Amino acid sequence: MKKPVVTRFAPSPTGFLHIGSARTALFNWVFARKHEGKMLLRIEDTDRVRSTKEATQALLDGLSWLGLDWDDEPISQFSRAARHAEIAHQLVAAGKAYKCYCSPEELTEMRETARAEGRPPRYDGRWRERDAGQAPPGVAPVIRIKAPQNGEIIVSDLVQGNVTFRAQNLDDFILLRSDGSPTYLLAVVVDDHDMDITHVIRGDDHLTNAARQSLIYRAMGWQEPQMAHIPLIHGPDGAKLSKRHGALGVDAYRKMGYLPEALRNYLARLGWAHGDDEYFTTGQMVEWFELADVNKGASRFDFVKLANLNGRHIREADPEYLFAAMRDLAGELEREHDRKGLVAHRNSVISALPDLQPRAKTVLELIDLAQFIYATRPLGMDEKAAGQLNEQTRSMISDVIGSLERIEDWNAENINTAVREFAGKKELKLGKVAQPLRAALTGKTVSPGVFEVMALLGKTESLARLGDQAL
RNA sequence: GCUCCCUUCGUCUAGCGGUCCAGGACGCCGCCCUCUCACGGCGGAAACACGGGUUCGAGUCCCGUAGGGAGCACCA
Repeated sequence: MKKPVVTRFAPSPTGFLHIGSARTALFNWVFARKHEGKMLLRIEDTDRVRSTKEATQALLDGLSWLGLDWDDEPISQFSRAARHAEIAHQLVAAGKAYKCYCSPEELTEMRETARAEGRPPRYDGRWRERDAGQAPPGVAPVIRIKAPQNGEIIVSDLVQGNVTFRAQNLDDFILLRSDGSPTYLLAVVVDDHDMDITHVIRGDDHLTNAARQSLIYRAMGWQEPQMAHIPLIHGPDGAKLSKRHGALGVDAYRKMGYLPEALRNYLARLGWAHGDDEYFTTGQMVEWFELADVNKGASRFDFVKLANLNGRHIREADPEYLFAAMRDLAGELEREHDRKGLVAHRNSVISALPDLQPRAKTVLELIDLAQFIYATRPLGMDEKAAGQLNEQTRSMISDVIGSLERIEDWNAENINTAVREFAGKKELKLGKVAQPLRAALTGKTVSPGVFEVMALLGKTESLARLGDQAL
């Protein structure tokens, strides 16, 4: 019987869920779901200064919004410090690790001479075989692993393939600091082991750590989990993702009006492909996902493509769902006028949405497009709309009102017929009539079809808005 | 500097030795639809980093060069 898959997402609480971490979380989640396993959450909160309760909560909120749920209770790495230390001491007792009494000054000196001689800066193992009896008085030691001095360490990685490191390039790194706290390398291994993690899926910035961590597994005689180091995301200029390009928290994407399903879709497409499929649901993603199909190279973050994908998800989305997203976003952005307008005209907005959806790439744009519905008379005109209205078009509007008033069954089709008849009689192209009407009805030059707009607004409101601009 | 990884249109990618004068998507350009803007449809420009091998045959395998990235802490 195969062991059930257990993955983990192990972020440090920096105050928000970074977009790159979000993708790592997504891959862990998809993989676990695909194999009907678990995704555990471990908060790497050993840095006590940064690890506030709020920062952790922000992380959980980000995951929840993205729709990535986790199994069991999140584990605090810090809370396991005693267990980490226990393992370090066990390793010393077993002769697989040792105490080192070097002072920070000695280490700095070691690094500097190594660098000067063109060697990699690494610890020279001077306490490796020395007796503890020679320890200088009053110095608290660190515990270092006794790393093999020759041979190869092969990290067999589901994404990167077999990556070989020469043992001589790895030094006796520290497991336990002189204050008794564990280093990251130790903590991760012990936690992953204790949590029964079967697959470690993380950013490839950890690839060299994998070799070091492998040493700890060996020393303990523990079975190593499967490794999968996924490539990082770069900014549009190919450099590391920075604040300037897209290294934002997922909350920032929410505020820009992206849908979580679109973000999942886009993030998955960055470095992973299933043939030529570009647009897919999360269910398909779970069905199709294979670590073997993850690319090795980093990819650049492209907002334009994200927007395109978001537009497609908006087009396919259910109006009720989108309405909720619009209302919530208006609330979050403290756009009270929009929030109230949306809520007050809920039904009109929902029935207008099928006309709005193909025109929007973000939820923000959806809100802007819906504004004409709850705009109050007399409507404000944007610059271009104002340009549509002059003496001539205003008097035309009053003529149109006459034709429209006679419509008994107020629907788009009848309005269409009436306006076309009017244009025909006046020998005007439809556009010459429709554009000024649009301006008067919506205050903008861009909107769904004017007939649909009038049908949506109702006869009374439509005629009143037209009347406001008529001469 | 050292270690490791990467390199197909501007970008994301398909390609797993012949079916590739390299396919899709975004973006861009043109046309169509059309009351505006979108959506949609049709068409177009646009790439195997370079140099050596291996092979009957290389985008696909190997080596080198160049370029890019990541990692080298008593950080995580």
